[in-house]
Amino acid sequence: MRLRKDFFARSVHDVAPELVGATLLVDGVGGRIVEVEAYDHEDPAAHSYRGKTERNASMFGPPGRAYVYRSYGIHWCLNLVCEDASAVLIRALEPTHRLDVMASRRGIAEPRLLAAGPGRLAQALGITGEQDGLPLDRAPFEIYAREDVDVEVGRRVGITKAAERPWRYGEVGSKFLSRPIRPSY
DNA sequence: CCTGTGATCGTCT
DNA sequence: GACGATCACAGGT
Repeated sequence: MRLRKDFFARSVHDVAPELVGATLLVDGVGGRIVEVEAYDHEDPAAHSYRGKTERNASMFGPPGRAYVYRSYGIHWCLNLVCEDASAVLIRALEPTHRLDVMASRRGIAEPRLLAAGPGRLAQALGITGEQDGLPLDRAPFEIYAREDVDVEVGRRVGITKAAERPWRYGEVGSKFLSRPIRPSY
C-alpha cells in the first residue's frame, strides 16, 4: 500500500519506527528501508531546533515532503518531513530495485555498500538539492507501507548534542545497516 | 576488524 | 571563523 500524506502528518516518533521495512523508490530505484533516525524541533541535534532558515525551510512546511540538505559540503542527505517541524533521516536501505543503476551512480558493485549510510543512500538514489521540498506521494517518489519486520532502537549516529536519545531505529539482523545499533545507555 | 585523518563548503555564530 | 545528521582510504592489529 502506497503511503499518503496523512501517514506523515503525525509525531515523528510514531512515524520513524514504522518506516523501517517500508520500500522507498526514486524514479523506480531503491529498496527496503532498514535504518532511520528521528529529529524533532525540541531536539538540540535537529536542524529545526533554532528556528526557520533558508536551508531548513522544508522542515517547517507541510508534512509528507522531502527535506534534503548538504552534509559536510560533500554529501546529500534525505529526510521525510513529519508534523511540527520534525523529520525522519533515512540512513540505510536494502537495495531491491535497479541495483545496476545504484552501482553505476556509486561506482561500486557490492550491494552491501550501495546505500548503507545517508550520504551513500542519497547518491545511490540520485537525490540532490533539486528534490528538496518535493511531495512524497508523487513522482519521482514512491513509498510503500512496511513489511512486518523486527525493529530495534539505539542512540543516533554522528551527532554530539543529545546523542544519548534512543531515536535511531534499525531492522534486527540486517546486513545493510550503516553501523550496528548501539544501546543508548 | 578497528582507528585515525583528509576532503570540502554552506550555514550560522 | 568554526563546525557539522559523512565517507573513503590508509595503516596497524
